[in-house]
Amino acid sequence: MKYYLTTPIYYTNGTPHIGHTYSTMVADLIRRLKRMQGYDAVLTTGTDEHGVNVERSARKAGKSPKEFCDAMAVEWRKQWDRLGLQYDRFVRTSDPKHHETVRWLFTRCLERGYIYEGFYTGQYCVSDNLYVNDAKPGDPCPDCGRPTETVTEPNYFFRLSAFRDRLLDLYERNPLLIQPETRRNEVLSFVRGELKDLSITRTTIEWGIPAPVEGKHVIYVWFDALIAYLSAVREEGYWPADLHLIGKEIVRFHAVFWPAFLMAADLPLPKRMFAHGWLLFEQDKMSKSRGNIVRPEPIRRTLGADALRYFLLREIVFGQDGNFSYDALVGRYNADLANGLGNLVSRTLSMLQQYRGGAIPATTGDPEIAALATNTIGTALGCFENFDFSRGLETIWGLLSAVDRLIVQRAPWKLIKQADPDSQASLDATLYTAAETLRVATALLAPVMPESTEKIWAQLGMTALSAVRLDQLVWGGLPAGQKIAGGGAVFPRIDLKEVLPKLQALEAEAIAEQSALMGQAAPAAPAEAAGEKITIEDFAKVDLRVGLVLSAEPVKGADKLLHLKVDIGEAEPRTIVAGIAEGYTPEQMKGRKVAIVANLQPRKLRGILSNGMILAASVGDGKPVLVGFHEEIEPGARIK
RNA sequence: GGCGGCGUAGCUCAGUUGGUUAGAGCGAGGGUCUCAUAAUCCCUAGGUCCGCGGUUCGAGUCCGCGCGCCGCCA
Repeated sequence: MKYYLTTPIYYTNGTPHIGHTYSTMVADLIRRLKRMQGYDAVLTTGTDEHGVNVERSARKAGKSPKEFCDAMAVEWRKQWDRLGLQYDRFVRTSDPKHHETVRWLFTRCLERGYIYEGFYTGQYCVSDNLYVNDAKPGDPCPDCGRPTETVTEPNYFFRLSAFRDRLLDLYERNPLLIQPETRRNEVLSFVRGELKDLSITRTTIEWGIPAPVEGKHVIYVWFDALIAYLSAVREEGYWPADLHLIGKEIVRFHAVFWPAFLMAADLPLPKRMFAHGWLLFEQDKMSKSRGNIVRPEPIRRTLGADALRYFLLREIVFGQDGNFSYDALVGRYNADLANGLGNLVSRTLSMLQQYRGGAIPATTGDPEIAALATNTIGTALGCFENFDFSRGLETIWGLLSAVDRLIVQRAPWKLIKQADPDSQASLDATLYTAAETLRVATALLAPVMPESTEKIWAQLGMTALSAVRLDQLVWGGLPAGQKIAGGGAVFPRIDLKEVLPKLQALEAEAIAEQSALMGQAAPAAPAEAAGEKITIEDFAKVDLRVGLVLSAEPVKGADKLLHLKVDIGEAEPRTIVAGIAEGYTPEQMKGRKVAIVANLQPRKLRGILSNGMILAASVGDGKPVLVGFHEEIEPGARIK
């Protein structure tokens, strides 16, 4: 039985961060799971390389788009390999084979009357590769806020409007096609409205797939990219996909456009797609501008890839947004992996070694735990099948903790001192129960934590974990007399205070690497690196001044920003855009004395050049509290 | 503005078709054992289940209104 699944085809405008890693880790997990259930599971990932953004980034890096993408593709593969993420096909949208498939599919749609020629004039967001409906010239993109560009060009259009009923019918017949439910509802309400035809070619770009028509038409990046799922396996019989794993921001492309393209070409449709949520960093959206993008490599090098996998799957309900923080990551690690699973392994192996010479006793184990384990196998696999990973893991930990309880109850360290046969039998049963539970749990966890489970498996004296068939996993498989191998702690406890500086140093390294690849200067390391001391000279570089707010007004389209004019004793008042609107109204700001960083590099915010920064404390809920003065003070006075 | 979702212990969340004293994990406090990674195990949470009104013998669980968050669309 084949099982074909895909990750998104990642846009190569940067290197992988933890969000991309999340998608790919889950895909890797499902691939491993399906293989351990006897499926011929094939995973496609890859890079989406066309479009204006890549063209621009390449130029900035002083490379041709092709050279730039070659380097990027190498980088993406390298990162996945380092993280132990396995895939079967890595498709690049610049591959000739992919080009051929796209042109073939385009032609099929054209011949069947679903692509036609027309003219398009509208607002286009270069950054998102999206047309903005009903926008006027100069309007900002509703997604990213950057200004849209007016485009008029001859285009080929895809007749999306013709598929409304067929799509609704498709959703109706396949309730599990789009998951989770909330995404499905969004899609339904979108399609129930009016579907407009899609412009699917450009004449203004160079870097893309030439459309198989007269003239200089290049195929629109989304039409191109989706087809990568097909072109990766076209001749091999794996299509249609059993599962597209995607992020919630690309649901529409996958749930509406993609099936329509395939129907237009009369090709089989994907069976299921699951949209996961976003990872927030300590409640905030991760973004380049906030500088809070978390990268996987520092985590891998400190806690290991498995710790990250476990955390993401256990802590976050798959499909919902989730919070990422180092605190939570280390907390989970210590509580569940070190104190939980890891400790149970050590105490079990140690007792087997000391009390039974390292051999598995010949017995059957505790019937209650055996029943619970049998139950757990079914429940956990059922949860995994429904992508309910957090609950599946919770169930497995329920079993582990039952064994911890059993051990305390039976107290093997007391039984060993009793010579009577009952005590000895009880000791055997307890040790067997613990070891057999570990065998079962380790097998179930193998897809989730491939590296660590391999170690535990070996410590239990077994081999070939990945060959275990989970669909045949039953209690009692541990052979009597098997010699355990033992070994060191699989999940040593971690002290957040020790690890955090390491993580931050590695973060800085990762950012520098990414910048080098992108051909950009590395951003200055943030001065706030925890606990790091600065010299008085460092501090003297900051020109802090007293400022008097002359005027304040809201910034259109930004609910956190205020546009201020501030007198700091210079000839002209400074223009400063400050993110304090959640804590202060414009009225409250007028006439107020504030502390200003006067020599900060000017920066454009929402189209306004901000020349300086206002100091404010930021507390848990994010509302700013301004630094102020209790005594009279003249604007322009230096603060030091 | 339209549609949809959410608001439960300090934190993250469960709460089935409305039914006895509203639950779990983590954190915190106390205790215990010693096989184990200062781990395990046991005890401890008195929470207006966002607010108000309604249906009902009975509502966190259904209905209406309001407040606050969020998503999709316009």
